Formats: sequence, structure tokens, C-alpha cells
Amino acid sequence: MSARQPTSHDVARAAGVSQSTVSYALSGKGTIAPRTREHVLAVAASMGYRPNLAARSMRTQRSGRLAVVTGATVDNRLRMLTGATEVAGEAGYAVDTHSVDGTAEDRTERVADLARGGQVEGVLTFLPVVPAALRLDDDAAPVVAVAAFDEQLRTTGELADASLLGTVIGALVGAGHRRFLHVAGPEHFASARARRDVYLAEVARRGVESLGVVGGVWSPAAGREAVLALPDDARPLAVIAANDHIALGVLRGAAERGWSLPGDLVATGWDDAEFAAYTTPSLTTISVDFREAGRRAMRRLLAAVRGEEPARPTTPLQHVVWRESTGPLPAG
Amino acid sequence: MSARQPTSHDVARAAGVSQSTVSYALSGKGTIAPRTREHVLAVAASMGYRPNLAARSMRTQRSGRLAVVTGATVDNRLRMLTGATEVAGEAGYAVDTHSVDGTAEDRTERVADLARGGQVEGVLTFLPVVPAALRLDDDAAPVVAVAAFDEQLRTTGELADASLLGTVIGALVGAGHRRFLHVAGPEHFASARARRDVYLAEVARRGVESLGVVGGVWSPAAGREAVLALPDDARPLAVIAANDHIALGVLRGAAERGWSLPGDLVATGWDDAEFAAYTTPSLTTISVDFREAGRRAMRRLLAAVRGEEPARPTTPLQHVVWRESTGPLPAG
DNA sequence: CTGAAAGCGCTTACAG
DNA sequence: CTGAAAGCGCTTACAG
Repeated sequence: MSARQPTSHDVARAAGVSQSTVSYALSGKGTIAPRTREHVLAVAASMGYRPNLAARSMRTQRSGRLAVVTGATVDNRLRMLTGATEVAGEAGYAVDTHSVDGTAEDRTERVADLARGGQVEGVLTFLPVVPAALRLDDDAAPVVAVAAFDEQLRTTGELADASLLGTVIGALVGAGHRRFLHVAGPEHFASARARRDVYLAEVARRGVESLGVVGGVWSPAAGREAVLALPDDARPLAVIAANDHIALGVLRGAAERGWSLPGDLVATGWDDAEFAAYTTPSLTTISVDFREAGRRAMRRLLAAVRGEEPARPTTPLQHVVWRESTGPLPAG
Repeated sequence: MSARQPTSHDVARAAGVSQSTVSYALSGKGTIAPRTREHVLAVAASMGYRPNLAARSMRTQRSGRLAVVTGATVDNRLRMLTGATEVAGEAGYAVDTHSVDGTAEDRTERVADLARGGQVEGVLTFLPVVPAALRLDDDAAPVVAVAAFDEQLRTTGELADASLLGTVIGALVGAGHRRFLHVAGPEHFASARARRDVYLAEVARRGVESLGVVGGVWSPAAGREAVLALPDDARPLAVIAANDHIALGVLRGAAERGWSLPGDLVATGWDDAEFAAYTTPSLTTISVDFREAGRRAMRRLLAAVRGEEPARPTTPLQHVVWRESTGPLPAG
């Protein structure tokens, strides 16, 4: 057995100073002579001293911990988590990951529990919650929901920004497409609702035909079934899928019917998943910088924890990537 | 402002007992009269009491925290993280997520830092580390590496188990295939090495031709380039890709050359990614239960933390899923 | 069966 | 500029 972690007391003894001097030297807070400070720092480093966070947390009454809530659903949350963890670490926070399943109400309850539990200073959730069910007292930790979309809740709306779909539909109309179909994501995702709403507004505004909105899950099966359910004379058709997984199912459904792209059908996805450039045909989609989204979400949570106003990021998180699944388009 | 979190002292006052009695009642450890215990529990619950983990940790000299190390790479780690978090939570541990980038040496250094830092009781890494570089003292926290493959390191070898590839190659040979190619994953992944080794052993053992081992990254680009680099007379060929992303690139490369599956080429992947059932043709692959892999990895870490022998799981984590990309096979 | 008390390792007024 | 001391909220021998 070797020695346990050195404490500030051990460092003090080795440096020939008092324990409080060690603390002041390390924090840089008190009025410490530069020579003393450097000496203490050198001794602490040579001993491999690391402050005990539990003790610090007890004394400061701040846990130094933030919770991030994720779920098992397959999507881009690991990249968001990566970005969020980076920013939290730079700010001196540890991130506790919580994996939550169940209904939206279950998840909301778990998030509320975390915010009220006093173990964390803030909660960032990557899963939709039900704002009306998220009853938090004044002393609960702040909650930031990524891509949630409600006034009561602090939110990072950028992932729910669907405005680029206007660009996509505009270009397809410009290329001669007159009939559209939307395969939507789950209703409780703000991003899915926003994409559906922009789709409906765009087809109405541009006076083109819509065969409606179908789907409701982030799954290739939804896209495949949407195409298989179409009448033969639905062609030519432009299918706007709410994400790349759904769009992949659209490609698959078209292949099963013997419909070819882009002649019978064109398709678009969302997210620029790793597979999107390698399907046949490759998928036109909207690329999203999820890692940066995670960074921004965490910055927003940190601002809430500190009671500051969050910085309003200006650079866009999304851009359109045109590929083969939409066929040739007029330049512009 | 409302009141801060109640402490065991507050509960004691409200229940008319001493603070130590509250502690014994909650932990169930001391010799507490059942009536007293129930009363304390009821009062604590009514006040919404939650023990301060920092204080507990300070007193018990155990942090109650485990670190999980992930990275930004796109793969199935979120599902593994989900499983690991579940098991840790059930065991009363909080999980700190650390996102690490850089070279294998950088990552190893970060993992070693975490193990030595004294803030966590154990470290689970989903990224490969360099065992030789992971110099840990006796008092460092135990490290478990998922799919690492070295004697020095505790490891969960199941994800690196490539034996099912023998089944796959056997069936393909039985169907008449005589020429194979392997598109491998990165050398520092134990799973990639194991798949390559089984591939080489199987083609040698069965006396079929191998065009070699190419690749080296978990990316569709590697699969696509491998196919584009083949001579025209490589057909008919069976391509064994180290994962589904690579296999997707193989499909794409074949499409670009005008080669059809399964006539000119058959292909297999690994992981059963969500897209694998929806490519055209759909992908024969080896399905892996990543969530269960995460659970088992965390159980292994918990066993190491407790100094126990880990349970040896018996149910398989992987199974072959035959789909269109390998064409029709003889029954059996 | 219950309570008084020590102590985990810090931070931070306060005294010198 | 430095040190002695209090106290954060628990757990756990120990005394009664």
C-alpha cells in the first residue's frame, strides 16, 4: 500500500507554512508574498497535490457539478455531449451524465428531481421535457433544454431552427418540382415540429401541392413505409424527410418500388449523418454542427448558473449540403 | 428566496431526535428502534431531505463517483454510456463523463490522470489506451477499458470477440465464394485487430484466396476507396468490412463502378447500425448489443472497485444478421 | 436503543 | 503578509 492523496495540510507541512497559506497560494485569493506563493506551488506540484473537491464543495456550498441528461435513442447526442463536456470542464465543472428513458412525463420528472436535488448546480437536457410539468421552486438549479421550444424554459433554439428548409424547398420548386410530401419526426421534439411547420408554410406560400405530413418517429422504417403507402401516380414527388435516417428509409422504399431518383422521386434529409454522403444516391441534407451545439448549450447553462445573460451566437450552426438525391438543380 | 436544502440536522430537529439517529435511521446501520426509524424516515421524506453527497464523501473517504471516458468519434458509445450509467446509478454511483481527443498517448495520459486524481473511484474508458503508457500506482483507481486487449489491463473482451466472423466466412465459402478482401478498422482498436486476425486465420484455414487487408479507419471513405482501387477482374469478390460504416462505403464504391450485388460482389459489416437494414441492398452484419456491453463493462469496473471477482456473463452479445448484401445462401 | 462528539479537507473572515 | 480557528454536513466509534 502506498500513501493516500496528499492534503493541503501535507503540503503545508512540507512547505513549512500553514495550511491556510497553502489554500491562499493555490487559489491566488489572499495576500500572499510572491516568493511564498511560488514555493508552495512548487511543493504542491512535486507532491502531486490535488484539492479534494468534496471538501471544497462542502465549504463553498457549491457542488461544482452539472447534470447532462441523455437517453438511449440513437442520434447525435454523443457529439453534443462532447461539446458540452468540453465547455463545462474549461469552466471547472464536472459533468454527471444521466440516462433517462420512459415517457416525456417520466423524463420531465427526472429532470425536475435533478434540478431540485441540490447535487448539481445546473441541468442540461438533450431530451424534450414537458415545460408545464417542470415545476421548479426558486432554489432549484436552472434547467436548459436543447431544442426545446417553450417560453417558460431556457432554451437553445438553434437546433430547432428549420428556416433552411425554406431554401431547400425554394430550390426544388425552382427546379420544377410541384408535388411534395413531408415525413415528420416525433411531435414532442421542437426540431420536428419546426420542420413540419416550415414545410407547411412553404408549400402553402409557394402554391405547390402537398400530399401531406406522415411519419412521427426518427426511424428509417417511417420513411420506407411512407413511400410504400403512396399511390403509383404520386410520381414525380419531392420527399422532405425530417432527418437522414428517415430519408434513408425513403431511398429504400423507392428502391423496393422500382422508383428511380431523381426521375420518379427526389429526397432530402437532415443532420448530415456520416452515412449520408455514401448512400446511393447520396443524400441532400442539412448539416448540423452538433458538437458546437453542445458547446453553446453548455455556455447557456453556465450563464444561467451564474445569473448572467447568455451570449447570442451569431455564426450559423446549419447549412445545406446538396447531393445526388435531389438531382441536378439550376445554378444559384 | 426560499429555504436551502434541509440537512440531517433539520430532520433531527423536526423529528425530535438527534442528528446521529437520523443518520442511522437513513442508513439502516445502527441499532434503531423500528418505530423511531419509521418516524424519522417519514419526517425526512416530508421535508424532501436528500443527503449531501459531498459531506458523505468527505466523511467516508469515498467519492461515490466513477469516470467514463468517451470521445467525439461517431459510433455506438452513447448506447454503451447509457448502459454503463444505468448500472452505476443502481450501485449508488454518479458517473462523470470525460470527453477526450488526441492521440492514443494523449488519451492514455488523461485516463491515468483520472485514475490517479483521487476524485473518482474507478475509470471506464471506451477509447483504446496504450497499456504500456498507463503507469498506475497501487493507490490509483482501477481502470477498465472496453474492448482493450492486453494482459496488463482489466478488459471486457466481449466486444473484441470476432469469432462470429468464422461463421460468416464459412457460410460464404459454403455458398461458393473463393476470393475475399478485408477492409479493416484502426489498428489500435482491439476489436479491429481481432477481426483482422480472424479474417486472416479463416481464409488461410479454408484455403481461399485473399486480396489482402486494406483500410484502417472506421469510415465509409475507406470502404469506398478499397473498392475503387480493385482491378476489374477482382470480381466475383466477398468483402468483409470491419464495421457497417466501412461496408456502406463498399456498397457505394460498387455502385460507382457499376458492380452489382450479389453477382459481382458480396459485402458484410459489423455492429448492425440503424441504417444497415435500409441500405440497398440491405447489409449482412453482426449485431452487437452495445447497451448490454456498457452494462457489463460497468459491472466489471464495479467489481474492480470493490475488489471482487467480476461475474463472467454467459449470454452472447453478438449474433449474425443475414441480409441482402450477401445474396442467397444454402440453408443451414 | 439513543445521543454527544470527533473528524473528513477544504475556504475564509479575523487577529496578529 | 501569515496563521489559528470556525464550520460546511455527514458517518461512526463510543458512552450512557
